[in-house]
This record gives sequence, structure tokens and C-alpha cells, in this order.
Amino acid sequence: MENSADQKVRVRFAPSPTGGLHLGGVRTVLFNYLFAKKYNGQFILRIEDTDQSRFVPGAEQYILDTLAWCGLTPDESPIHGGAYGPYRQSERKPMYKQYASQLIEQGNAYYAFDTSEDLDAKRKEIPNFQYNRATRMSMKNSLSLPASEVTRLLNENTPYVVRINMPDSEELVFEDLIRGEVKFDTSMVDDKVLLKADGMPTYHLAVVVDDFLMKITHAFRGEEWLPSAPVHILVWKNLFGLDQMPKWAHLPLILKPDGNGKLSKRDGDRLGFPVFAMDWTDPNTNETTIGFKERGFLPEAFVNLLAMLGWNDGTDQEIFSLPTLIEKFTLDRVHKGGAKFDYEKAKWFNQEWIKQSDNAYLANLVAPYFETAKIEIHEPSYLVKVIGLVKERCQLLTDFIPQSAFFFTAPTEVDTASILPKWDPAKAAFFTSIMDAYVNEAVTNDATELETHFKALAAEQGLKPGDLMLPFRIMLVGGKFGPGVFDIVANIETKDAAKRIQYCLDLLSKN
RNA sequence: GGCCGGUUCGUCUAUCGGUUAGGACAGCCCCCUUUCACGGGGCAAAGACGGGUUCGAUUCCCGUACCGGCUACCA
Repeated sequence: MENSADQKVRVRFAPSPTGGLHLGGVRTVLFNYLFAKKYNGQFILRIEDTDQSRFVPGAEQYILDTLAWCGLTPDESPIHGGAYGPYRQSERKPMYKQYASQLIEQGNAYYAFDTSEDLDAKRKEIPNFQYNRATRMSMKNSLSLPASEVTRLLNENTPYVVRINMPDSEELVFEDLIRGEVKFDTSMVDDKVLLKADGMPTYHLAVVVDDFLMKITHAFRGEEWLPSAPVHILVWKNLFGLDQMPKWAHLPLILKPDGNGKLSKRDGDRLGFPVFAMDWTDPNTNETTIGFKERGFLPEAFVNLLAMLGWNDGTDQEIFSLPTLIEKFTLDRVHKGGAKFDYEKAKWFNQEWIKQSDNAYLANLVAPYFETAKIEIHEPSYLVKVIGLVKERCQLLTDFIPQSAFFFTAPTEVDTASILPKWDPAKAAFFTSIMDAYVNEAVTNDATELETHFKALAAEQGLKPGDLMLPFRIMLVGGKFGPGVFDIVANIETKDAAKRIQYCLDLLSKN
């Protein structure tokens, strides 16, 4: 995709601030970002807050935070500035009316005075009612009414909307970067509202005007927008000319894992996985919806998994860093079909990233979880060491808590039920002697030395080490999990181990 | 209903006319591991259907079916 110097690649993500950003939204950001960076272009964030009734305070900040977490920072946005502001549509309100007037003057749009009650009545009266060339003459608008009447209504400040005047039978064709040629017959499209009664543009007008004013060269959006493409193309044609229009690419949808349909927040609630990138608290209900971040996902993994939902580089490689994605990304390898979201696979991506991440890096990310779990970390380097020991058994960052808590505090719950069936006085005696050895510092805190000592002592007492390992592990960590036992003892140190043995011995003797 | 889009293992996907249709996740089995994992090996699993075009179709064309999206003064 070569482009001349004056045609610098500019793409945009244009969400409405109505709530949390879900998977599909972030993936649209990602593809925008990858494309922009790949071609040395710019990525713009534009807030589409034209619907005042759906505006949710905090949602814009949330979007900014999410992009920051993912590492997909815009070059221009409400807070990053840029030469094409403002970047909130509500602040661009005056710009739209002028273009709506231009369309009316050109005969490409018209005033419509129908109230929402009028429309409701019509829709009730006629099934599948469409405001289009077949019905518009029977409605109250500047096409059906005498000019004098229109002037009168306007002078009386009668509320009106501006509707696009869809031509009769015109074939509208455009080249979608992902789907190829897509055709529409204008007679099948209705007269969409371009400017609302409150003077705000609808998406249909705003997207065209802003893409033009912001010099957008490539417009990516979800597939759900495909049906309204003819409206946008027509507005482009009548306002700025088709040669100015950005190249469109309609991205496939992310589908729910079971059944069919677009993935929604509800599906996540129902199936027990996040759908939003980060925690989102609805300011009205105060309800918090869990996000991938808080669930314990690494941003690298989140971005990686999103990229693979609808794109691949043609090889078997699945793990990609953001810089590699930028390097490898091409639109012609983006799929046309939607992809069902698979949370198991998502976790696998995260596990892969945990395995290959630096221990100190992980320690920083995991530390807050320890804090909320009220586990104190006295020595940061100790945490780093522990992470190295347990990271390959963690899929999520949150797994580090149960997988390594025993390195910091003695287990409170001990699975004695797994020891009891094969427990006998000989074993009790053995652990008493191990405990004594530890208390008296007869062994150093070295894993191999501890193991040698343990086995020698077992042999001395005529016991098989294999019969002692499981009880020992349970005494130390509370259950059947964790790294090698002697690595654990070496790290928590013999004195602490002795206490845990004592505690467990007491528990067992009560049975 | 209408318009638009889509269709390869359960899931994500490779294949750009000729392959024993490959990989990954999940599942099952084995090895490694005196726990849980990691790792290694193996098994099972797919071209929606019907017509063309072609020496040859998963691949190109048409139709059917199925799935999805849209059909608001929401985006």
C-alpha cells in the first residue's frame, strides 16, 4: 500500500462513550493501529458522543485507559491534541449543520417535520414501514409540502430532522479492502436521518464529515456497518466527491462461543469470562463488570489473542508481540467470516506470555494482587525468585496468589485427609526427626543438600522416601500442588518448614 | 419479510486447481515428573448441499440450505 507524501495514512477509531470497551471494539482499534503503524501513518481517536441520551460519564476516560493498557496509544485524541480537533463530535456540532444545509440546497437531502408520534403511528399502520421514495410523499417534509408551508414551519421553529434523499435506482458500488466489490441498489435503502431535531448529526453524517475534515485515508469498522455503507457513500459523493473518500474495510464480527450471534457483555456474565478489556463500573447502577486486565491477563497476551481472531500471517506462528504484528500485518490476510470467541484458547495465549515474560516484569504486575490478598512482600527480589519457580503453572496473573502464597505465609488450610489414610507412627517419628534437624540447623537451606539429608534420614529409619514426599508437600503447601518440595524448603527456610511440620503433626495427632 | 455479508475438525485457522487437507486450543492415551504443572510422543476430529467449468475442485461460477448483520431522530 504505497502512498504519496501528501496522502499520509490516517485511520481512526470512533467509539461512542456508552460503557466498557468490549473485545470487538479493541480488535477494531488493534487493526487500525497495526495498519497505521505499518505504513507510518497516524491513528486517531474520535469520540462519537452525538447521542446525548446514551452518554455515560467516565466512558471516555475508560476508553483512553484501555488503549493505554493495551499499548495502542492514539496519535491524536481529545487528550493528545492534534491539528484536526476537536476530537469529540459534541464539540463539532456547528460543523455538521452547514453540510446538512449544503445537501438540502443540492437536493440531496430534505427537511422532515414528522414527529416521533407520526412515525410510530405509521410503523403501526404499515408493517415494515420505511421512510423512502415510496412513502416520503405521504409524509410531512419539504418534498411533499408546498414551499410556502415549508418556509412557514421553518419560521415557526417547528422541530425538524434532515433526511437523505435516496435516489431512485442507482447502483452504488464500492471496493471493500476485505470483502472486495460490494454493490447496493439505492432503491432498497431508506431515507436515513442525517441531522437530528436537536441539531446533532447522526452517525451517518458525522462519520463522513469528520473523516473528510480529519483527512482519514482508511476507514475500518465492524461488519455491522456494511448495510449503511450506501448512505455514507452517497453523502461522500454529494459533499466531497468519491475520489476523496477513504478506503473502507469492514471487519468480521466476534461471535459468542456457544450458539450464534455477536458476542455481548451478557455472554461473558453467563459463561463466566470477561468481555470488556478492563473493569467497567456503570455509574448509574454501580455495577462492575470484570475486565481481562483484572482477570489477570497480560496486555501483550490480550493484544495477541485479539489479533489472531480474524487474522494470521499464513504460517503456524501464533505468538506475536505488538512490534511483530505491526511488521507482519496485512489487510489481505484478515478474514471475512466472524470468529467465535474461545476463552480456553484466550487463557492459553496468556499462559504462553507468562512463560516467556521476564520474572521481574511479572513481579511488578502481580504485586497488586498480593496486596489485595493481604500477603506482605518484604523483599521484592524474593517475589521475583518465587515467580520463576511457579510461573509455568499459572494461566492468569491471579493464579500466582494460590500458586505461591505458601512461600510467604504458612497454609491455613491443610489437606490432612490426603495424608491420613497412610499415616502411621513411624512416619510421625520421621517428621519429628526432620523437624528437629531443621530447628537445630543441621542442614543448610540448599535444595540438593536438603534432599540428600531427607533421603538419608528416611533410609536410616527404614522408610521409603516416596511414601514421605506427599505428606511432606502437604505439610509445607497445604495441598497437592506447587514446585519441587526441596525448592520450597530452601526458600521458606528450614526454620519455617519446621513450624509447618509441627503444626501439621499436631493436627494429625488429633485424629 | 427485504437488503448485505459469511460457510474447512467441537473452536481458532493453513490451503491462493493436483496435499495421506497441515497447525493450535479443548478432549482422550502414553512418557517425563515420588505433587500440580511445564515438556515430549500419540489418538480422534473437517471441506454444508446440488449443479456446472476443468484432465482434475475445499479452492472458480451458479443455485439451495444454514448462520450472522442491518432494517431508530443508537452507534
